[in-house]
Amino acid sequence: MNIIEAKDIFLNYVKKKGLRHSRQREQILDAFLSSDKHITVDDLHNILKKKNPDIGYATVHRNLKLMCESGLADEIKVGNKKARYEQKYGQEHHDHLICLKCGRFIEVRDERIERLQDKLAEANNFIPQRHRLEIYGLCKKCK
Amino acid sequence: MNIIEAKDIFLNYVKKKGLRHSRQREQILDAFLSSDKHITVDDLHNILKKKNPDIGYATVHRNLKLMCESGLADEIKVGNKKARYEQKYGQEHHDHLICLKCGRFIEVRDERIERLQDKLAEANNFIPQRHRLEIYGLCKKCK
DNA sequence: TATGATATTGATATTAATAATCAATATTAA
DNA sequence: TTAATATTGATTATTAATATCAATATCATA
Repeated sequence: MNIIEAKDIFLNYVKKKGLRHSRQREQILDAFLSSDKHITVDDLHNILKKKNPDIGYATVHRNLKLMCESGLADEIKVGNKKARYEQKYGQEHHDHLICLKCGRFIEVRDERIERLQDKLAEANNFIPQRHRLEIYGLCKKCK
Repeated sequence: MNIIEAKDIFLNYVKKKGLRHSRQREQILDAFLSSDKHITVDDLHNILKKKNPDIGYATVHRNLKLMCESGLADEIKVGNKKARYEQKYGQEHHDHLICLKCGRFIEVRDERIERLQDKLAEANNFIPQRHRLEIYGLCKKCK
């Protein structure tokens, strides 16, 4: 994945919507794009505070939402836990194996499942837009 | 599905855990078992208040959680919306098509997807315990 | 470059869902 | 019948997400 390209996508989206550029916006974008997977607003806020102690939680939250809107990020909500965000641009859609013991997210993808899901929707006269498949269990470290 | 049988499962679970029987517990159980699919705590509370105006929200909430524990009910959380509960005992596992416009839940099941999911987990050295597949889009009425 | 319209920020308040608390009461085993 | 304790229902606390708002920053245009 090309970070420059991803940044352009977002900055163009911002401009197209008549929104503005800001120092914080760029810092949050950079930090997110070089972050690990499945990060919470808190995680990202903590990383950012090291470089810019004045940056606010609300600003990080708002900009993560905006990144989701732009197609750059994806939100994952599990139960009543804090939302987590992962990079989406240039990544293929994938599902998650979620370990009930250590909480680890493992990304997986199966073409056949993807195809069968579309067929399943179609068979029910349903137009699928997106889906979410999560398999809960024990990862190899915890089993 | 046999309601008597389902009731027994729950009442035995309650006894086995050293918990007690109560009028409210039984009323909530009965109301849940004769309720429609995908009901919220509020929905069930409102139904129950008609028969017993004194029954409290917290009691309904607690007992729905207990029914989940006993294997009788299943909780469905979508985003930050209110949790919904559906009957699980005697029902086959199924997935959901969720309409983004009208909010309808359509229950679906595909054996091939079920099998492929298990294989996918296995291939990742992961022991699956349960899964959740939700396909979001537009139902036939809304498309 | 200066200006003015307005988007952004950061602190805080609000909302909403869920779960915890607790005194009064109900249940149950002995 | 009694004693131990689980349950109830009203209320409060907790948590995460989002809205609010005054101060400030951005940026198109004069």
